[in-house]
Amino acid sequence: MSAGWREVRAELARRIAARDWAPGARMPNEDALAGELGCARGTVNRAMRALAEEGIVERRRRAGTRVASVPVRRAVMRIPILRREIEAAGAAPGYRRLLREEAPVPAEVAARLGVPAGVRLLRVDALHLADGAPWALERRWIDPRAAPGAAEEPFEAVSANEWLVRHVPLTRGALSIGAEGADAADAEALGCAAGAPVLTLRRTTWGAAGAVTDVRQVFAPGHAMRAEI
Amino acid sequence: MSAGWREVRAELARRIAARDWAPGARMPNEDALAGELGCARGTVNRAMRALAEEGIVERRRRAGTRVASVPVRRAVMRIPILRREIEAAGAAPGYRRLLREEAPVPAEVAARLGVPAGVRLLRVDALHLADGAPWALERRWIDPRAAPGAAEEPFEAVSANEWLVRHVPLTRGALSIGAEGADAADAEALGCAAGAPVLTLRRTTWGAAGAVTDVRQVFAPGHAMRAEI
DNA sequence: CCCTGCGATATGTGCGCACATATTTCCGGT
DNA sequence: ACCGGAAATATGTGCGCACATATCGCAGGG
Repeated sequence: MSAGWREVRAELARRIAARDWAPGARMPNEDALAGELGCARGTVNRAMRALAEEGIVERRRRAGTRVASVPVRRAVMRIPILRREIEAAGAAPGYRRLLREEAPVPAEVAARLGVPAGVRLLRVDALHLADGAPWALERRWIDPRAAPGAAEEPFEAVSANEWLVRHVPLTRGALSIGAEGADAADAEALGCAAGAPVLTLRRTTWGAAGAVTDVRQVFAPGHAMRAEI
Repeated sequence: MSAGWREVRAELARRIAARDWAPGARMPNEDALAGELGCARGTVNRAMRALAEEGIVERRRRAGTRVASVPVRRAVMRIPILRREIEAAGAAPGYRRLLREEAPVPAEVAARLGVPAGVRLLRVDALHLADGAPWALERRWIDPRAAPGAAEEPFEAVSANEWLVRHVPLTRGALSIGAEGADAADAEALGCAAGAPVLTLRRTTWGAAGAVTDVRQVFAPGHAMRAEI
């Protein structure tokens, strides 16, 4: 009868799909299901936890497990460093640092990083290339106080992202993906028309010592991000 | 000494951050860590599994566990039905079905759905509104053979997505996010200028009986998708 | 020298038990 | 009727054991 938590999960998912338990309804408890399915409670627990992670059911102690009334699909998006992404696309990655300077942060970036506006941080602009063609332009601000060693790093050979990921333990990040018209600098770097619709990704990353970096990446026109559900 | 898998996970994450084990290096096996940390192997297993899900370590049977040499950040993006997303933004959701017809699928969509080009499927266009203002336009194709009941549903009151999520067990999905210039239909529906940069989301969803639906959602200019890492 | 098969090893998973923890429910006191 | 606390209950988690499974590496045969 029993045969692994994946099978239990599949059976429970099947019953939910078949409306054996209506959305919002409470499911039998772990003991009951274990008895019925002929496996240990731990196995049912594992299966239920998996369903909960997928957003198919909602669990609360003592309150039991309910079928989610409106399942929220969670898409997992892999965000590799750009070099890897370019390699994965079958192209030869290239990297060109365009700018490295210490400058006062704009208010908008300061707000995201949680530092006083106008404080002087490290700014690194760079272009990522695929087979020599522009792939993405990034404008990055780094707080050297939260990224020890960054102040001495030229970021000429390795991209800032790659350097940070290897040298600074990062704990948390927030990102937002939007569509913008390429501004003059974007257009020149990416070799497209000004105003062309481009995918932009803004990411702020924190380490143990607070916000480490804020970056705006602009991808060449036509680029799309993919994910699986 | 022992105190839960979360603590074990935190301790392992700390050591990785501190470079106790270099990126790419092999970590001690579960038995050894369990002995050292004074807990059961199962607890170490749980902690390691969590780290693996986060992309911090890579695990393979027999080969052991290694610190990821280039940690791949996985962003988990919640993709609620649009109505929920609009509610979460603090606006009153609205929905207007624009079109419902049976028509031959374009080749591009047919390819994604894995059906012969030109087969007649159900097409549903709709506009989602937030406080009465256009939020997103969706153009959807539904294969009624994989979505029993869809052929009889008018999709006038409930959005196709919401209906599908409630009535068809969906197993798998693929999505891609890009930036495009609004075409004439987009511009009219969203009330923006033609050519304005808009975020577009294409999603194909499969159920047990094959591809169920393919949708292109175009968001009003300025919209951004957010995620946490 | 190469190829194959077998054993060793690390992770994957199940089981039964126990206790922890969060909530709900209910009962008794005011 | 209201309120507070105790009891019941469902999930969360740990432990120790066992066996399953994948795969690395070595030994032996061709």
